[in-house]
Amino acid sequence: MATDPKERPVARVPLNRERVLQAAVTIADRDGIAGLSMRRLGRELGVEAMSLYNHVAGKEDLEHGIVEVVLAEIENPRPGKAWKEEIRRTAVSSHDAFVRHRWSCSLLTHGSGVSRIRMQWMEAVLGTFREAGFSPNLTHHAYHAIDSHITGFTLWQVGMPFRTREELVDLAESFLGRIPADEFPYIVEHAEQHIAPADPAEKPEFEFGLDLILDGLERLRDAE
Amino acid sequence: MATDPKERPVARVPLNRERVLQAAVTIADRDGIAGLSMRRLGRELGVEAMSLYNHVAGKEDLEHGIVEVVLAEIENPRPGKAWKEEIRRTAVSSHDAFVRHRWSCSLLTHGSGVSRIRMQWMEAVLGTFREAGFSPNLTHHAYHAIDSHITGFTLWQVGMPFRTREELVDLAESFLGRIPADEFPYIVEHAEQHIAPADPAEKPEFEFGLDLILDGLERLRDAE
DNA sequence: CTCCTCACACATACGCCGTAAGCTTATGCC
DNA sequence: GGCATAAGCTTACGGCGTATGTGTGAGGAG
Repeated sequence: MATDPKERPVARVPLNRERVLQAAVTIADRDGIAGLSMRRLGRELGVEAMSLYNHVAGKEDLEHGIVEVVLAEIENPRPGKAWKEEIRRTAVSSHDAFVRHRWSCSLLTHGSGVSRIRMQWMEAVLGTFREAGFSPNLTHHAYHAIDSHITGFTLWQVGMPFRTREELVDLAESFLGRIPADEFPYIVEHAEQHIAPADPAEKPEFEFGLDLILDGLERLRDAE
Repeated sequence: MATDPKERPVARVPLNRERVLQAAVTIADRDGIAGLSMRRLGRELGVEAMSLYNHVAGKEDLEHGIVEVVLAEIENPRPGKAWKEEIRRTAVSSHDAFVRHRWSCSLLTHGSGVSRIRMQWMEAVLGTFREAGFSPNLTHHAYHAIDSHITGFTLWQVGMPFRTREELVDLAESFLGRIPADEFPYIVEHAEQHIAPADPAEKPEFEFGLDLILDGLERLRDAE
């Protein structure tokens, strides 16, 4: 009845917060955020659900934690460089990270409290504007405009039920077959725009709105 | 043992989908979307949870339903009028409706499938651009830029843990007292911008980004 | 080498949740 | 009055987050 050595195949690797968060990110990426439960996460780690509470304070803390894992993948704007390009870079990088982890953006908007890593990003973005000659007031508005575009566009994108361009075309075509074209002619046209083969010269949709905002901000700064 | 008349105080008002949805909206407005469960909704209506399934197909259908209640509050752009003003009107109206029902915007981004009422809004917005001389391609981008701003800004706003200007000031001041000002000088400045008494001449934050986008779109159209 | 300690994993239990399946009752039509 | 049917109720299942209490194994002290 004594513990058979074979029952302890190897020295047990102790859990820690990082391993817990990494496993949670893996589950959320694979099964969606709704598939992430304390019990499933425990199973994934070969552990009972309650054992996780030694490393995270609860489900909410777990969610904060996995958002921070994603935030750590984002490139911050670098000081001393051209502001427009740096803001563009960090916006695209944010968008990419949120799309890689499709659950993360909505979790970020839900969770209350701003984590340290998010504050570092904010500080870098605000500083980029200020040091490019934007007034405090215009910087304030610029930050919200950029942040809203990243969040809003990304949430639209990850809310769509397709991932590849092929799936998009399939879905859009079946959609076009089902809606009354005489009642919604402009929606039909809009769907066709989505289907149209991407012109390699044209930038991705996300960057269209982004540059619209950046150009507008530049003009406002120059007018100040 | 026969039913005492007093036990049937009045002729029972039968449930219907509209009453169910209205009660659900009331609960979500009062207690947040997390407080809305089939059991609580039944209790609110003096009915067992399972009875609700005679009027909604399930929780998901309930959520679609209450989102549609909110969407019905949004003013669509009117055809034949100045495009900029109409897009502005419907954007502000959307923002207002989503803020009145703070849960609605995130539910809209989550829910798969586009309801008829949403398609009518899309059609009206797309038509406004097209009939103002925007090309199909520019209309496509314009739609996403506007939609992203509405969604992104509103989600930021309803995610903040305050509703009144007073609560904002309290929170921002306690926040300012806690963060290291030497490490995050620009965040401090940003928070001060939020606290600064609103200049009555200045438009609300939401409309700043909105006009930035509208002006940019106008320039792009004129350049086409 | 032995023993103590304590971090950390485990087991059990509670009150929620959505909803499947089956039963009961009230209402409207003949 | 009799009956079909719509719409309510009851019970039950599996899953959830987590409070609480127990067991155990590795590492330091003697």
